[in-house]
Amino acid sequence: MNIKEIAEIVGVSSATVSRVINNSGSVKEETRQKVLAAIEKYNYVPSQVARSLSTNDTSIIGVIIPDIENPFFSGVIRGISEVAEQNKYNIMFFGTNETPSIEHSYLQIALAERLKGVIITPISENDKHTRDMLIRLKQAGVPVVLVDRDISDVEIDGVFIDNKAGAYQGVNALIDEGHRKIGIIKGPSRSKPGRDRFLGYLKAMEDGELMVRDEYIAKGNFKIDMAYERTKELLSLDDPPTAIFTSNNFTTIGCLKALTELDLTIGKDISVIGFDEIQILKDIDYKLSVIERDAILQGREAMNILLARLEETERTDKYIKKILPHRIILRGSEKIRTTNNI
Amino acid sequence: MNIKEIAEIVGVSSATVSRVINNSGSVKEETRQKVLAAIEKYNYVPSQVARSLSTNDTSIIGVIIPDIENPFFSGVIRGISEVAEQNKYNIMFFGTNETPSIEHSYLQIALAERLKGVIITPISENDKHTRDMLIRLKQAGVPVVLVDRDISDVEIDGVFIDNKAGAYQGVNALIDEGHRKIGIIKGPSRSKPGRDRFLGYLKAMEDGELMVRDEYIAKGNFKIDMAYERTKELLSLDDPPTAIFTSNNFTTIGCLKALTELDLTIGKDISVIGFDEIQILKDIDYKLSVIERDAILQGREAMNILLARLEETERTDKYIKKILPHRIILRGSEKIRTTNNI
DNA sequence: CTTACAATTGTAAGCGGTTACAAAAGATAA
DNA sequence: TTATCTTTTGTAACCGCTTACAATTGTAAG
Repeated sequence: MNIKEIAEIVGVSSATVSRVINNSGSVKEETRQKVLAAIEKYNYVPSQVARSLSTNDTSIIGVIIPDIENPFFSGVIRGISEVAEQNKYNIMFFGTNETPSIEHSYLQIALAERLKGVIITPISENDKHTRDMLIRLKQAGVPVVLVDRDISDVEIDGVFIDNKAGAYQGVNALIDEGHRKIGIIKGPSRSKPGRDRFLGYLKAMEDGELMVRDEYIAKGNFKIDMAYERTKELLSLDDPPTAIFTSNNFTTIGCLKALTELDLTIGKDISVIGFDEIQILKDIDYKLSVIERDAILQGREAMNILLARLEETERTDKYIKKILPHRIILRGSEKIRTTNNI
Repeated sequence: MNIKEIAEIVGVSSATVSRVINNSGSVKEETRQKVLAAIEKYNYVPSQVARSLSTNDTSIIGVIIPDIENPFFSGVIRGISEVAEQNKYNIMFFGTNETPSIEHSYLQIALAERLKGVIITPISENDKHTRDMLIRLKQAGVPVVLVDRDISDVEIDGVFIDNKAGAYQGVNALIDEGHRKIGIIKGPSRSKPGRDRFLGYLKAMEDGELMVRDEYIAKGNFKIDMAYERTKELLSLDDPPTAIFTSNNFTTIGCLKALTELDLTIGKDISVIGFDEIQILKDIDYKLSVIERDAILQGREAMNILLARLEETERTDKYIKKILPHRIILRGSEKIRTTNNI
């Protein structure tokens, strides 16, 4: 069933049917009713794809995210989708699984699908291909908003937090507790948050006049398994750290898993502060200190920026890097009670 | 930049350009190269929307899910998106947030967007509007696959688990530990899993020759807050239950939150078995007994069924209700050590 | 050098809508 | 009644691609 068939049935032209569908132009009330009746009767649903082609406009925005299983990102998507729903936009979802080639092909698809806008957490800060594609999108008039991970050398809107400051506060809290041997499970250094959080660690160490020891710096990839292994390695050092800073929620979980296995209690045998709140642990009063931020808000804000871009008539050159708040929540895991280790 | 412009630049017809893009028909190698060069040079990306209109075919499948923040559903989406990616399908994501009217409008959009298929976890088992829309989709040749929640009176493929059996096992494990006063935080009864899990509870109680007490049956909605409140209510009864069965992951969390607040330890002061594994608790060796199932697998299987439907030439009438395995994992929280209560 | 057939390319009609413009029909005022 | 303005409706081009069919060119055999 298409518009022409409906038109024929009612005995009008397709232009008239189009008018009643879109509430545009003027249509006699009687005609309108007849058309609506036919649409209803035949369950006619206008093709959005034909419409898109004709108007050269879609209502679909692309959301490109590394890992939907990470609660932070599902929160972001939740925020995006709330605002999108309220504004009649639909979401095309892409999960890159931290794989650059997949990210690239999704960006290509965004171009091909003529998406209205793109919200992306890019895998890497310096991926040339990704950067080029994002520029092409912008040039094609498709606004792009970064979430959580910034990209260098390019003028793109985004919403982030101050990762360096957050990590600094976390590590600093450990130092305040008297720790001098502080390890870190890093995130991937190709990502801005991974690097910035590490920089925050370094800065805090420096300000605390503590030596940064290479063997205390564990390379991670924001994944549970890797953090688990690295933690075990850190603790099997001859002179292991007394405190560990973990770079994101999954890293924290992997770390806690290892500690649990080694029968070490946080806040007692060893100290831990992690980036990202872990909701369930809070609910069961598991005393983990964290750097917390609002994922849903971050998603909402990203979508709001996108909406603003879509509404602006003339392209403003000023681009927005919005920094959302974070806060440190100390629950005791930054402390330590063993006397022989510190 | 469109196909005609490329054609002009190269000095061929748009048909020829189309042929090289699609690797269809035959094109002289020399021509092909010239066309490819122009495409490359001008960064031409064929419009997927024009293509869709022309071929009357898209590669977009709709995924309609209640709550992306629930790890079970993000797992499902992960599974779907993996298989989709491998098969060159894209995902249009819709989060209903358990709101029927939103679900309805999303189904309408699925129709309008001419989606290739739909995977949905419907909010309710008996929503007439939703059922009608799903039937319309099927009639329009759009395969539909249900995930996790079945719908009554309609022949639609789906992948589920045996909720009743799962709940039965859980409650039964509690009974085996000697519990006679077992409460349940129900899920929403409009949903099949909510009802089935409750039925499993009833059956286990019946088989255990235990009295089902109304005040032990707490209505829930699969949300944390509600479960939290209900748990507190259960425990403030004059004769509170000694064990609680919780109907899904969020329900379990809400329950644990209340227990924590009341300073009750599971496996000691009170017993709990919950539906759904909670990964992080497992990692930190928090002894929670659960009914576990594989969310990613469920997503993969749903997408596989959809793919099969899309590939079948003639419409088979046999529809598939796939039941995936679940298993009970006892970690001690089904036990109780207080002597005065049981 | 034809002829016959295969390979290559072009023409033009869709796909299902929207919309500028023109035409027709009504309404109002003189 | 006529002229004028408004409202309603229709015509047809267009959005950017695909594809059936026709036309052209190339090639090998006769």
